[in-house]
Amino acid sequence: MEYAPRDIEPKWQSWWKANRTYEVSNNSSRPKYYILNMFPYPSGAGLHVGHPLGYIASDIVARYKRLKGFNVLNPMGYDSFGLPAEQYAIQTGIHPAISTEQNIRRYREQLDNIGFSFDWSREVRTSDPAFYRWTQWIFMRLFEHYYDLDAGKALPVERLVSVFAQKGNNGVRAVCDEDTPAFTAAEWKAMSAKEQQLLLLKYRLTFPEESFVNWCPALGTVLSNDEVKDGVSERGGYPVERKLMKQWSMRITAYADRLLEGLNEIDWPESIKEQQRNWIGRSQGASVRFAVDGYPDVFIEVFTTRVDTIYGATFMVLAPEHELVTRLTANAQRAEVDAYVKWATSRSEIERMAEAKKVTGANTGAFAVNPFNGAKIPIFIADYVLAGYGTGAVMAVPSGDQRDWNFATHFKLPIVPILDAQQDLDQAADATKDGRYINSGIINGMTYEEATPTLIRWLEEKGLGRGKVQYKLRNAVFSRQRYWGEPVPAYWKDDVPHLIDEKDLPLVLPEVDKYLPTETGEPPLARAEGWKYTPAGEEQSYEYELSTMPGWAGSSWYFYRYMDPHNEQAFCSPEAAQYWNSVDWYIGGSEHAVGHLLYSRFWNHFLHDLGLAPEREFAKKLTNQGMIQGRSSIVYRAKERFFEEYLWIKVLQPYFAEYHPLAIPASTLEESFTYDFAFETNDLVIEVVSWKNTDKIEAIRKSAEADGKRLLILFNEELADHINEHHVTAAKVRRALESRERFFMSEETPVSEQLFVSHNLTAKYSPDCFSRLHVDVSLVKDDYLNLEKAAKWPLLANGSFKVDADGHFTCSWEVEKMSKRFFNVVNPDDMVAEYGADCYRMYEMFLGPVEMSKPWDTKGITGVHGFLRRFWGLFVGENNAWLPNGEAPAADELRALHNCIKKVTDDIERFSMNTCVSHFMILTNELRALKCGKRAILEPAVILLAPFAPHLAEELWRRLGHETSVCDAAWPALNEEYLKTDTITYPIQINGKLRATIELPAGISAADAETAALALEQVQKWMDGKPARKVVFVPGRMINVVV
RNA sequence: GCGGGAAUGGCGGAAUGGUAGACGCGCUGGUCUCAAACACCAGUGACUGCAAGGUCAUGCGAGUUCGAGUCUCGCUUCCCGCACCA
Repeated sequence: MEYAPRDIEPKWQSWWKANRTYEVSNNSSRPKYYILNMFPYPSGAGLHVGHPLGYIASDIVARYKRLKGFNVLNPMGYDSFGLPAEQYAIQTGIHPAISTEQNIRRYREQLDNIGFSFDWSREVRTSDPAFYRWTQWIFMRLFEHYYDLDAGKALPVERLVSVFAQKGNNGVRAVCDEDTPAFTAAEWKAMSAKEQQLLLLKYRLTFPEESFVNWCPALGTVLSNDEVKDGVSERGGYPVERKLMKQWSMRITAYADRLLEGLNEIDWPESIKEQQRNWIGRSQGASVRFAVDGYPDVFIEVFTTRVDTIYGATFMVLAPEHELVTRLTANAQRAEVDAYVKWATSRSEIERMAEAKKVTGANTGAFAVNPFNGAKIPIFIADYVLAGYGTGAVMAVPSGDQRDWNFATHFKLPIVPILDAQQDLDQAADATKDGRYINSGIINGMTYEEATPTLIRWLEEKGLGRGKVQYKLRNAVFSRQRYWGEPVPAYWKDDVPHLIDEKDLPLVLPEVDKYLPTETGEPPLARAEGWKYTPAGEEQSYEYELSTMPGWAGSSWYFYRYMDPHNEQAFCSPEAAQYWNSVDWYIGGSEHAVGHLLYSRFWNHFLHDLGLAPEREFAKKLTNQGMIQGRSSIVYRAKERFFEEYLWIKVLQPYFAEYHPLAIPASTLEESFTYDFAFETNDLVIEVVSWKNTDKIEAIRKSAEADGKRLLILFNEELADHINEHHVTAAKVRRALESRERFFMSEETPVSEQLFVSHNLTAKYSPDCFSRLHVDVSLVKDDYLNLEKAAKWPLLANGSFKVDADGHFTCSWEVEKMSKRFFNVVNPDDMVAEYGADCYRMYEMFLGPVEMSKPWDTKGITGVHGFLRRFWGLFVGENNAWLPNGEAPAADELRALHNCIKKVTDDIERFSMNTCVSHFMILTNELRALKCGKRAILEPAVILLAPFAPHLAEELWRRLGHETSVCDAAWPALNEEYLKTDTITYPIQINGKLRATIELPAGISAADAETAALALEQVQKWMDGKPARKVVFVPGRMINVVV
């Protein structure tokens, strides 16, 4: 019987389901292993072949670990809150819960097709109230905690309240807002309850604050920076503006140092760690207060990472938005400064980026005083200084900073060297820290290492500055003015936010009539009628917080819910959390490098502080799967310019016979690379010209008139339009020939059919001749367009096709993101239907390393399919004969098997699935060559293959007579003894170049190997009579003779 | 500008300092077939040679080493992320 995946696969899929093969228990004597994929957002487009790449690789690891004796948690769920469902709801009125449910059902069908070992009894959905009650619960805990710097962890706000009552906030080392005032216990007690609450908000780990956000009026919502691309919303491309709104914020900055340190203890890709480090952006430096000449009460604080360069500061630059700009500007400079501020603030981010190299700025006319030497330095404003980073003011050191150097050069400001190692300061800044200081007062002659602490000590003694750590990391805005997200479990009473009672969780998303913001700009939840909270013991009801949580809320902790998915008492029981501990291996795309992966770490650190998460870091190991890109097919549509060839043959050639041309194009038309050409008879000139070439037309007209000839101008754009109706053109040419006048073919341009040209024919024409059109990849096979199918495809339907000499129509191709709009989406269902799930799984692995991005290309799939058939053929012969027999295996058969065991085991551990597939191919080829039908070899081979091709393995395993699933077999043990051979073929190098090989006994000594090697005639020849200076013998590897 | 990664036949890729190109695709030849497809067998980096063989080959240039695709330094190109971060 032939290998028939279509029969085998559905059979075992339903068996696994019926027998709950993939359900996993929290009680097991086996060691645990938790492997996790980033859960998908269930989009309406369904899965494409790129999505399952990581799922397949991790499924292989999960199945392998299970065979190795682990209790494996391999769950899957859905990140099911999100903007697309909401947008769809706005368009259609369909509740997002309904469309999301449909999308999930489709995802599930597609996933089930592929034969994953997910434990679906643990499925989670972030939009399920039973799930998001715990997202809300964690939010409440964040609200109730602050970050205590002495304890180095989050502590309850109640503790803070009692400390304040005892001694005020003096001496309290806690992370809080920059503008938190100092107060005594007495002052605290004198505050009203509301004042106290407002003050505590400055400490809470989540809190509402007025902040600038990316407000998108068209979507009626706030977007994250990630969601804004080039000044417009990523989705929909609507304009985005900066707007001050009251937003919930997460005090992630409290954890900046811990998030940085934690990176050292996890096995994550260096690129991700580096991105997180950059995102957190810790820089150590100093803050320095500069006095302002003539303003005794004004100080400008700057942050610098190079305080050692302070004697080289020859000017100061403020951000245009800096609060002191108006006050400090001298009257003489007022007009210039105002103009610059106005100009700078009106510029968009894009413009600022595009003109990054251009130096702009304005002089305020004021002077700052360098605290070290009293030097008066001019104060400028410039938009290269950002208001949002540091203090919005910098001391400019042109000798050490290139941007300052550019500015100084442009405005002719002095450039003072400060280190003797600085070079070529007339060419560029030199940021070196080498050498010794010059022109630098108290640090003259010192090195960098000595100078910095000296300066900071001086500043701290004088109270003019201090050592300071600055982060790029901002607190994370947590509110979204959207419907389809978790409601925030808080209500507003007297302008102060309060948490709802825990027993009222989950706070369920209310029904609304429309999913849009209200006319007054309030979030969609404002539409919910009677949606108010009545606290226990109160008569009055209060308005809930109307914004919802962002997409990353649910995904920041979901990995705990899989551990204990049905628990109604806790987000995860302590026992379950203790047992599963943390994710052993996390797999997903690198696009989440600083979003999801940073927020999850933050929440996990917080949950760890509360004793709810066993580990500080939630995922020990992370691997990024590459993106599978689409391979788009493209056809060329003739446009604007015309084929001379076509014009010649179909239209003009017939007239040449009658009109005896005097001049024809210099080159033969087929070879022509130009588009304008002409021919001339006794009394007629025909010119074919480009559309806009008016100068040329005028010149032709004049010369034709001078010669007394009639002129026919043909615009090749119009000819292109007439390409399939050449009789129209021909009629015009005839009319022109019969007429006595100049003739422009310009009136009536009927919309015509289009001409598509085989890619192979396009090479000799300029790309301008064509527009490129994406066509559906399902119409194309091996780059040949299926013309029958194409004729039915809307965008090609009325076209005519110019094919190659062999009758094929070739398409060109391009690697692009897999996307509906490129018509390059390949659906896994189609692959599974054609080749089977096992083949699809293995082929996707065989494409290349999982981590690498690569275009989807099915060219090689027949190789994998052939392999599976041959593997099957080792077991099932002609007429369904069962081949495995009980004979004892021979040494070479055992060697082949154990070689495969060794390599596959190693390669799964290092996630090298593509080489695993080739090891299986090698084993199969070897066993076929040996005509091996021995059960002792074939049965372990089935187990090895089971993680990759579970259906095929299950079928063969049962045919071998087993009652239980191959999933519960034991991974074959490697016996190194079988790998040993009696002799080894050694390569012999002379001076590192391969010159000969020699067969030597396996256990040979270095001396014997050397003797044997030197005795070889080939070796002697290459040594050319010279003595061997040295012989390197690497046992089992090679021999190198150095002469 | 900063950070990360990559570069190997016609193609995807293999090689964790030790015979570069495993495995697969494609291609060429052969067997089978009336024929095609499938299947099977053999060959397949380039140059050179009747052959044995030789020479050259892992983006470019140096270096370390008995030995470098692999390590180090310097370049080039491409991809990803961040981007005027003081």
